[in-house]
This record gives sequence, C-alpha cells and structure tokens, in this order.
Amino acid sequence: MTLATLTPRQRRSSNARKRLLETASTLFYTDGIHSVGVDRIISETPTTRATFYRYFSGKDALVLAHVQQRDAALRELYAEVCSRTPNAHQRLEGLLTGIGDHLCHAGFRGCPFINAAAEYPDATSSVHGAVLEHRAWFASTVLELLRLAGVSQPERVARRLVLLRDGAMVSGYLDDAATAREDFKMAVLNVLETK
Amino acid sequence: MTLATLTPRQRRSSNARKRLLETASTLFYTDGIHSVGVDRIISETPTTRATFYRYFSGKDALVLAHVQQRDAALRELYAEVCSRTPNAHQRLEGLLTGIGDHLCHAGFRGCPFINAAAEYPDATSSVHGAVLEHRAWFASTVLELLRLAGVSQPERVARRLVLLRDGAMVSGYLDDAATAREDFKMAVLNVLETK
DNA sequence: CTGATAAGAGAACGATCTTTCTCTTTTCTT
DNA sequence: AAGAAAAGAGAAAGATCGTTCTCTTATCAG
Repeated sequence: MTLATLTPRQRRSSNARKRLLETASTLFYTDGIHSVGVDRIISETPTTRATFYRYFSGKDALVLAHVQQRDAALRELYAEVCSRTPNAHQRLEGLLTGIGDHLCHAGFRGCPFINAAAEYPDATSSVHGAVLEHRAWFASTVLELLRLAGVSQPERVARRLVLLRDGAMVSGYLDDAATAREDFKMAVLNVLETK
Repeated sequence: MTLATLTPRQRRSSNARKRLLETASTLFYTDGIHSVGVDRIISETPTTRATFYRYFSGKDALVLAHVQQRDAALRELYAEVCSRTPNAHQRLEGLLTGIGDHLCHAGFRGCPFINAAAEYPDATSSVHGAVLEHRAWFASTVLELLRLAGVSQPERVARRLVLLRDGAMVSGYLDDAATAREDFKMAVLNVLETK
C-alpha cells in the first residue's frame, strides 16, 4: 500500500506509530531492549500512552516491529546497492564494504540482531524468529551473489563470509572498530581469492 | 587461600555463596540476565533471601561475579591445556578445538561475554568492563601462543583468529552448531596455513 | 455544522522487581 | 553448656513496569 492510497486520517495515525517505533528502535539498540521501559519510549516521543497502545498490542509487538524494521532497512539498503549495478561482483563488494563502513559509524553498538537474540534466547519467541529470518535472508543473499559471480564452492564461501561478518560485528562493538573493519576487509579478500 | 585454610564456618558460608552464584550463572546464561529476577535465583537455590544479600551487595554484584566466574573458568580450562603440553602449537590447537567443541555442547546459547555485553552497553559499567577484560586476556593469550609458535605477523593472525572465534560463537548459537564448528575449524586452518 | 475518529493528558491498577527487615533455627566456637 | 555467627523463613517496603482506563481536545468526513 503506497502513501497516496492512504486517507489523511490514516496518514496522520501512521505517523504516530512511526515516531513511536523510531524512538523505541533507537533506545532498544543503544541501551538494550529489556533496559528500556515503555514509559521512557512514550515520554521521549511526542505522543501519549493511549496512542501507543492503539498501534501496538504491547511491548512485545513493539520489540518485534523494531527487529523487523531493522531487517527491512537493510534489505532496502541492499536494494539500493543493486540499483547501482547489475554486476554480482560489484553488488557483493558493495554489500561487504557497507558492513565494514557500518562498524565505524558513531554510535555503533554491535549487530542489532545478535544483540536482540542475546536478550531473547527462547527459539520459539517471535523476536528470536525474526532474527533468524534476517540471518537467513542475509545468508541466502550472499550465497546467490557468489553463485552469480561464479565463485567455486559458493556454499562454503558464503558460510565463511557470514562467519566473518558476525565476528566483525562483535569486534567492531567490543574492540577497536577501525581495526575490525580493516581485519574484516582483509579476511574477506583472503576468502574470495582462495579459489 | 585453599579450602583447608578455611574454618568450618567460612566453608559453610562460602558454599551458600557458591550455590547462589552457580544457579545465577546458569539462569543468566540460558535466559538472559535482565530476564532473570533475584526471586527466581533464590527460589531455585536451597537458600534464602537474607543469605543472598549477606554475600552479594545486590543483583549488580551477582551479575559481575557471574561474568568473572565464566572468565576464571575459561582461564582454568586453558591452564589445563597448558598442563598437558608445553608445545605452543599444541596449546593453540587445544585452545581452538576446545572452542569448536564447545559450540556443539547441548545448551550452548552463544558466548556469555558477547551476550552480557549486549545487555550492558554502557562501557563504564563493571559488567561491560569484565567482558572487555576477558576479551583482552583471550586476545593476548592467542597472540603469545602465535609468537611462541613462530608464526609470522602474529598480531594480524591473532586478530583474525579472534574474529573467527566471535563469528563461530554467534553462528553456533544462531545457525547450525555442527556446521559452525566445521566452518570455524576450516577457517582456522586456512589462516594458520597462509604464512 | 455535526458526528466520528484520533491524539493529548494523566490517573490508576496489578504485577513484578530489588531490597530491607524481623524472627526463628541450626551450627560452630570457647 | 553458653554465646556467637550463619542460615532458614517469610513479611513487607519502595520502586518500576506493563497495561487499562477516563476525560478532554484536535482533526477529518459527510
């Protein structure tokens, strides 16, 4: 559904939801999910409690929306990379250098999916499931690019790249981010050169 | 201080503290730190609330003790590896294969330090600091082993191995553990062979 | 204009969490 | 045996959390 098909009323209401989710997503990411209460999210958003519960059935739904939004944002980012070049090699490079650059941005506090999974260990929870869904998307995207690029043993290489990505995310958070980016870059080149 | 130097009274009291910490450490690891309340830890330990607050100033101290205990346990595990062989190559292999095997153990829920850091993003917090201390120990231990083994560019290789370790911990938790172990093993061999 | 819908504002409830407290019982020391 | 220290047992305070509720105001639709 595009924005033009919405009535003005619907557009107004969706803004309240959007603002709430944006505040929550920022706070969840920087301070941790269980550390941030609904009170704080509401007080730091120009809205009220009643409005919050109109658009979210509760905190659980908000947390799930947060994870799904992060997932959607990364898919869109990748779609932009794809719009810039049809070449699989270049798309892969764009995806991987994007990750490296991301580590060095101010306010980087690790992978939001890894962090969310740490707080939601129950594999049957919807939040944990959303994390797994994102990871499945990323893994399959990398694998598809490797196949298109004609890399031999694409499954093995894809898993290796995902391994390096996860390590880089952790290292970028808990070690020196610039060093992590450099190490990640070198490791990726090493993996892709070994054919 | 060995156990023999303790008076019976001290031994009794230290057992209460030990039991509390053991229960807490298990629950924190499997369910997440903020998800586990003091009530549950006390009710699942044969002890009482008053005893808990006699040995811990509060939950924060308990969480810190949990992380430090995990750190101490791994250092002891490494000390055992060292006691089996004085050879740096073999010590390194024991350390790394130990990590791989750890991923496949039932109940593995990721790296307790990475998970704790996800819940304690504040770099000035004692818990976050304890995580960084453990990571510094591990990184310096790997680096020292590489130097003793005569590996060229030991700093670069050490950082690469730590990157792979972090990735394997995440992958062992969120992907298939057996596959993660295999991929980790292969990546390590690849890094160490590239001289 | 008028009714309907959404948002603002804030009180309040029940549950849970951390912490402190009192009282009793057990265990160890002298 | 008597006193001291630790642990068992549980009440309860104080804070916070998630949630529901009412009341009013602003905005849109017919």
